[in-house]
Amino acid sequence: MDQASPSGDELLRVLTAMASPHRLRIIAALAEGRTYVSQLARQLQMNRPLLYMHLQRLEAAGLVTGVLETARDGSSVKYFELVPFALELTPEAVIAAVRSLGAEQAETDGPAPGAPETGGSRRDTSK
Amino acid sequence: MDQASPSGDELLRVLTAMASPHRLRIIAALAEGRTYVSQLARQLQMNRPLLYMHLQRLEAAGLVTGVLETARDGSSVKYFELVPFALELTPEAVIAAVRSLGAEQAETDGPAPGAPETGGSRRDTSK
DNA sequence: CGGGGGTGTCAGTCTCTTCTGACAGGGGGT
DNA sequence: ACCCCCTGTCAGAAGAGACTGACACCCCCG
Repeated sequence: MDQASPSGDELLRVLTAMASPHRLRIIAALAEGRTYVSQLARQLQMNRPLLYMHLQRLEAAGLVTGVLETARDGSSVKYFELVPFALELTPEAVIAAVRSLGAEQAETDGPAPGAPETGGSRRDTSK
Repeated sequence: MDQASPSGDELLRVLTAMASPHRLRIIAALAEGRTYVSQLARQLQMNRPLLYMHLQRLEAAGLVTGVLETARDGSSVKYFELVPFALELTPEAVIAAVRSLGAEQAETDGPAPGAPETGGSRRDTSK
């Protein structure tokens, strides 16, 4: 179910999601089986609200899924589970991703007609 | 040249390096051929010092390399080149990486005897 | 000699993320 | 009743990162 070539924004979301030691640890912990929030908080020794935030970020990136299971005894427990993923990080993948990156995109090689000075190397032409 | 299984910190550095739209764009631009800083700054329409910072980050992650080439006419131009990379992002890779992550690491499943309360959910036990 | 292009670096903002403590609840055992 | 374990959310402090303008210097061409 993994997307072979995610959109630029998609890839970016996944990357920012993984770019954190805490979140990597969460993924690793979750890879060994599903757990619920408080339990995981104890395992990783981190604040629950904090863990919550990280989990949401991971979920937004589609790396984990959380379901609120209401046990037969009525107590609610939110179990988180790892979504198996496998994406290959290569220059080609990046190129493809950049193509569909949010908002405007700079040309690879263009004169950029109306574009003003980009560099800051001018001594003081205008001033 | 690609390391099959980078250390935790290594992977983390690469991930944080890629987790930026600007840096992705830089990689994409650099994938089409080497360029020097000012040139690239014009292409991507960004400030040179800013681009510089991003390039350094990418270089620190080992994704690009920069060489200061002194042309025959004496002018110095710093060319940046993309280092071909290919790393697979999977739960297993993350597990392996977390194992060798900097500093302390939380156990996957331990009672943590002397560990105090982690969550902040207590109503007001102490107060 | 005055542009014009290039590199390198710095101090300062400014915005986003991370992190904490506290609060709101829901439900169950003793 | 009290105590325990769980979820969900929030305001605000603290920190890291992104970004800017200006400055230092180099060399060549007219």
